[in-house]
This record gives sequence, structure tokens and C-alpha cells, in this order.
Amino acid sequence: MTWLGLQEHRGWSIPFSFITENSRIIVQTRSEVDLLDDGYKWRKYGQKVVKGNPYPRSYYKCTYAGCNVRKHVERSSADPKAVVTSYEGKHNHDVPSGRNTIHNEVGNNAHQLKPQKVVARKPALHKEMDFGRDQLQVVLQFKEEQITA
DNA sequence: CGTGTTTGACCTGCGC
DNA sequence: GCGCAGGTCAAACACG
Repeated sequence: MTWLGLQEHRGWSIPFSFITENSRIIVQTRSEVDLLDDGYKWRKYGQKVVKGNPYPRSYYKCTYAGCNVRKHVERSSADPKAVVTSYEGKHNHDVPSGRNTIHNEVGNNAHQLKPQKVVARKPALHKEMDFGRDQLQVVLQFKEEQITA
């Protein structure tokens, strides 16, 4: 099982075994900061204000050589505490050393920190849902009210 | 000096 | 065809 460890406050993680090159993972969590350290090194390459949302959306790329995984981070206009992180692509390398401590937590006592509610839904904003061919889109919704303390 | 961020410009797709 | 909105580039800048 491959894990994407997001360990900003408590150390929760995402099962990443079903991710493919064309996958798009949308993670919605609640955090004070928008820089969720998931163990990888990201380089910011852009920031835009999307319509209907007063908060800017940030664009990041994985800095690892040959790994062109991108991630978009934006806040919810309704809830400033809600941060939506979208991962696009799959890492072709391992997590940089010293930051992948999440693996131990997962197998140990982090079972209760795992997503309580994981839903995979179709994007309602697209007129046609043709992502089923080779592009997998998964929406992971995390109820993390307790970590914002 | 190397690395990462900022920020405006540029590009492209889409709707009208 | 035009304008808008989203996404990316790249030069300048900041920081360790």
C-alpha cells in the first residue's frame, strides 16, 4: 500500500494505491494554513484568484527531478478553515527522507486519524463526465474539525 | 550562491 | 470573432 502522508497537524494519510498517472485527487480538509506538508517538496509556480472565491488558488509542482506532479491549493469561500488540495499525477519517486514518518503512524495508532468519511463522487461542474476513460477523479473529504484547535 | 516565492504577462479553451 | 476565466511561464526578488 502506498500512502500519501499529510501530516500537518495530526498525521493523517491517504491510501494512494489506486492512484495512476492520470489521477486527480481532491482532498478537502480543515487547516489554519494552506501549506500542507505531505512529505514532498513543492515549488510554487503560480497563484490565481478564481471567480466566486475571494481566496487565491495556489499552484505547486513537485521539485523532484522527473516528477511533474502538480497540486492545486485553494480555500473554500464558504469556510476559510476549509482547504481544498488537488493532486494531479503520481509521484515516480519516494518521499524525501526525514519527512516520511507517517508510515509508522499509519500502521500503529493512526487508524482513528484516517478519513472518517471518504466519498468518491463525480465532478458536477463538468458538463460531461468523461473522466472515466483513463482519468480517475477522486474526492476525499476529511472531517478534521478537531485538528484546527 | 542556491533555492524557493512573488507577481504580472502570456497562452489557451470555452461560451456567447 | 471576442472576451473572460483559468492555468502556466519566467524574471525579479527574498532568504538561508
